[in-house]
Amino acid sequence: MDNNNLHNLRHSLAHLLAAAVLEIYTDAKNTIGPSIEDGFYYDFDFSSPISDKDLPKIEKKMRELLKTWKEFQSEEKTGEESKKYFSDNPYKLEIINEIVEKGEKITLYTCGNFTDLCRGGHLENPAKEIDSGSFKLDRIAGAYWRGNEKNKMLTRIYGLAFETKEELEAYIKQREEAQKRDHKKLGKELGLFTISELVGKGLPMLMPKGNIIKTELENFIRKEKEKLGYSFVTIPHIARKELYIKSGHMGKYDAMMPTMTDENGEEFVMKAMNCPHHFEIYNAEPHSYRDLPLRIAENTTVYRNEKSGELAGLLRVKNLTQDDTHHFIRADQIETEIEMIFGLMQRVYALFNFNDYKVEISVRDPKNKEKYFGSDEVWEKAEGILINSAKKMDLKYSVEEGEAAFYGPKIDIKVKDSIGREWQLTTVQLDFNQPENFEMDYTGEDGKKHRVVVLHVAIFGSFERFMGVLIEHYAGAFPLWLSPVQVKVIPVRENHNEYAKKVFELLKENGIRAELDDEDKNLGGKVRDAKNNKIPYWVVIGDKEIEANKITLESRDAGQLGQIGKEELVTKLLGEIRNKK
RNA sequence: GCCAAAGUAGCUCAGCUGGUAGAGCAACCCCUUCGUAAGGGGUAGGCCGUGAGUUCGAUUCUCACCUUUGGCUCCA
Repeated sequence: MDNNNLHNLRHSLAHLLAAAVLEIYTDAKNTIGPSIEDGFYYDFDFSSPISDKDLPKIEKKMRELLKTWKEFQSEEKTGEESKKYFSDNPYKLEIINEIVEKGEKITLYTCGNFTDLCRGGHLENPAKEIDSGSFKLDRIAGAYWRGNEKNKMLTRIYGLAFETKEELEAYIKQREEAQKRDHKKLGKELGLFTISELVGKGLPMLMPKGNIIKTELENFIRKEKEKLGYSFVTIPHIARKELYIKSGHMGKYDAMMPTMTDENGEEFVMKAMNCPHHFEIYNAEPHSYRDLPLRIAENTTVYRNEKSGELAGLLRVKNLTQDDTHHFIRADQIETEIEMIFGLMQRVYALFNFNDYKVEISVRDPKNKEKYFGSDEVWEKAEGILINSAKKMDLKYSVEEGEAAFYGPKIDIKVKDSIGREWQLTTVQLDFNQPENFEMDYTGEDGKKHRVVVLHVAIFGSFERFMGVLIEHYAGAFPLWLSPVQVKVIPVRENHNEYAKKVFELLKENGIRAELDDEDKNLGGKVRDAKNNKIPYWVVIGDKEIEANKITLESRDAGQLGQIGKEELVTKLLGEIRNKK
């Protein structure tokens, strides 16, 4: 069965779902129901709410009806005829009107006793072609009519569907496996972060082990950026509201920025972005063309009010620490600067073995130009530059209309989490407009003032989000250099504790993150703890090791490595840490 | 924000149709001194998410709120 057939199978099941629902809930209104990545869904307007407890009975009805679904028949109808047919279904009427407006054909598809407005794409004989064990109603969710939150909320029923029962079962199993690497679950098990109800939702706190990972990431990206000539700064986390009025953020993102008023009635805003502060740093002194590119960087936290229903562990939060940079450059430096940034990005991704990411170039929505600052000419030029750079670097990319920032187009990198949701990491935004708002100039070779061009760049995006993605990417088994505990020292019996402690202290002195497990437990239990905590190395110390004045080294990934000397151990670990193994 | 589900010990969970709660792991104490994924025994640990209501009596039923999880792009 090819992709098209799988699509037809899923789409046919969407019809079957609608038929089953309408049989059981006679006053429900069916709206739309496409096939999706792992199955299908259908949106309904129910007169009274249903819950996932109702799914089994709907599923049963589907299997019952399936036996009678022997043929899909299509019929072309006029607008009037079809409106008459769907006269009590306002959703279908709305769709029919749109089709009429576009001047397209209207077709009705019938199978069994169920007829639906549809453009086609079904199996010829569902009863024969669908294995009744190969689909399963999965979950229920709210979904706005046409995805617009101003519209009525409908009830969406999701189903999973594959060609065979075996494929369905394999998919469900794989999904369960993926959920085991959920960063929220692992974050708790490994003691990386916590969210307190009292502190507030969407405000995760990093515990000591999680903070080690964040610190390592921060140090790493700082060093990489310093090598490329970035200058690091520190800015306050609040600012007068006027700053954000000048930048244009206030008025567009008011709801997103927490505000406070001081005793004199002056309004302050918690920063939801760092650009205006960095612009004021740029403007604090005059610049020559010789100074450019000037790259201002900071790992700093921003605060954003998110819709409460959208918060998710570390991936979507109210406080996020960005590896933010602003590049102040001349117009003739744009392309080389972007190439440099992508070079950095690719080195970083390679280090983490991130091979599976998507590049999206976000441009203006051509139908809603008034949402953006700046002239058509500037926008077209900026968008063209980004697309050219992507082409030049041989990146596979897609163009997303309407996803640009209000001040300019951008390139975003997205990765998937363990259950397939996409999250933005790196962002590169080209900005010709904020330099105007903030009158950011440099003196050119000609002695005259020129406007700078600004690039807003974050490689990791947010450290919290990047950590969340990394936890799932590694399933909690971090490479040595990122591991909160790099090596565990395990004495076999109590009378080996003293020697073990010496080894432990030697490791600490050398800056290696070690733990000593001198508890009254048997060796099996201690090894089990080390493995459960996904610690990359542990050393075992017993009579044999003390006699040889060595240690036995074992690795999470490579198993038994045999006896080696203490100094040799330190040299080996330090070498691997330095090489970011 | 909206739709749905969930919230019982630090963690994972049990608790039938209302009679104020139990297990395993973790913690602590004692015994054990052990060579690669749990040695044995004991102790302590709970406002059953919060607040109201029904009831002689609520972890259990009703309502509200809080928090968590999944969904709200994929167009008949």
